[in-house]
Amino acid sequence: MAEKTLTTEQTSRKSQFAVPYYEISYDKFFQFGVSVDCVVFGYHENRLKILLIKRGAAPFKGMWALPGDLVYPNENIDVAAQRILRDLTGIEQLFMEQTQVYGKVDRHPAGRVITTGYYSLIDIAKHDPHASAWADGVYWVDLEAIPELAFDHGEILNDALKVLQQRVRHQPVGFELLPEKFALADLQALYEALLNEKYDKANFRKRILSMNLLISLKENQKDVPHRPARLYKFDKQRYDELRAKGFSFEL
Amino acid sequence: MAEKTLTTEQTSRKSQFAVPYYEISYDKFFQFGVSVDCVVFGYHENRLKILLIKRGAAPFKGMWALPGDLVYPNENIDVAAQRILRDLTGIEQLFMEQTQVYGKVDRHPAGRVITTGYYSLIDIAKHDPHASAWADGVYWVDLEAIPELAFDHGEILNDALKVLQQRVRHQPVGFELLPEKFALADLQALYEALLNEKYDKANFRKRILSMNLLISLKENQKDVPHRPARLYKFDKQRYDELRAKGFSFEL
DNA sequence: CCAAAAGTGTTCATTCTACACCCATGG
DNA sequence: CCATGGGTGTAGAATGAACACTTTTGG
Repeated sequence: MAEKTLTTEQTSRKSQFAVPYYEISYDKFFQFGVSVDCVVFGYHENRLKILLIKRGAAPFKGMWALPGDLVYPNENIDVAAQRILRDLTGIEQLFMEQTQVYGKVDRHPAGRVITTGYYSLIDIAKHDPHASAWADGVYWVDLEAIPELAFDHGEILNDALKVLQQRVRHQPVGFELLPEKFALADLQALYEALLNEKYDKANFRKRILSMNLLISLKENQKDVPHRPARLYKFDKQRYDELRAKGFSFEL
Repeated sequence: MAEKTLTTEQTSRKSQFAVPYYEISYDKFFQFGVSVDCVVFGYHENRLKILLIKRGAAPFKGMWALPGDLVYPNENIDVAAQRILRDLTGIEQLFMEQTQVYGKVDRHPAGRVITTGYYSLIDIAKHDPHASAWADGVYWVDLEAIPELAFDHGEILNDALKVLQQRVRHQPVGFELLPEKFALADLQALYEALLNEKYDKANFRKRILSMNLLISLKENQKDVPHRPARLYKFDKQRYDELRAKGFSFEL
């Protein structure tokens, strides 16, 4: 097995940037396609939703899938991830985080493509997704009603959901899903939807408020048929300060 | 920008598995090299150590680096990760987990190579690493004394350390670093080394033992110049049972 | 004045923290 | 019998769960 002597950092003589370090041909190593697939979570009326596309091209034409695209050889992969979501949602700076890499040989029926899963959280009310060149259509699909997905996208989605549930317990990511100004009951409902649990109202507010991560606005809900709730916003600055001191958000 | 119409799942006509779905050439997308880099943590005499190699080939010849290798076009990436560590340590089934993908365009001086970071935990006493075709040498390096590393390996290492610290709080991964039989004081020292903290002996044992994840062996330490400690082992079976019921390990 | 949800206070149980103390072994 | 670390008990503080209660709005 002569190839065993290759190390990560040796290279192809043919790649775009190639430098011929050795006389052996490394071309065969440089045949991978790289893609990004995005799991975009949105939240609306107490339901967690996912952004799915209807595929407009083979393979799996007509099937539901996650929005994703091949990465250009001269494009950073996190830039590619941002590009995909910008095309779909029009948002420029989006919270996006990797979940993991999917690198099985046979995951793509038409070639060796490894993909990186990203997840993202957005406030549905703020952004109206529009099908671009991408696909026949883009839709918010309720988490409870996810259809069968193309490729290994079902697995990617499940993994992203697990990561989200994990993260939301230990980091204040949940605020990304809410409008900037929200009531404590909204926040509670969001957590209950994300984690499939029920919390006591009084205890929930005490926990959250005791962290001092919310700024109480001098503004209330409007047009509700009951006592209007006080609105809050997330104090990102304070969170960054606290975290620098070793504070860790829990539940 | 005609390329905008490509989707993730369209493909190269030239790749090994190619099927010509379109008349456009996608070859340029299939030029990536894919590699795996491993951050192997070991623990010995209260010190956390990392397995590093001394590079035997350009680029960065003679420099310290993480063990890593290119993935074969017909090889799953997690298999590649296992292969690399098997070559270095001789261990077959190793606990390995992804940290993240590094996909910057210029991260590799000689071509477009995206790499996946993996981290792994092993009991140093159990395995003696040997330099294979890999490198001029393989060494355990104290975490406090990590030299400058080739490529972006410094970043990969730092990220892996953060992931480890995160994981060790919420999942019982720490046991992988200890011998099968260990004393509670060993476990405490491990956690203190991993997290840079100090715990009260009495409270630490109460917390750990109350989880019922340790099996108390009928065996004590030998040849210590003080009262010998009771030895324990991790009850993986019980942990799996508990986790299935929604139990979550904390600290 | 009623419904509905916002918002608060109190009690009791549980868990956490600090610290003092006893125990077993080798030298 | 002493030094060394193993191992345990307890009191008080802090936190968390349950639940009843008051408040404010629209209709």
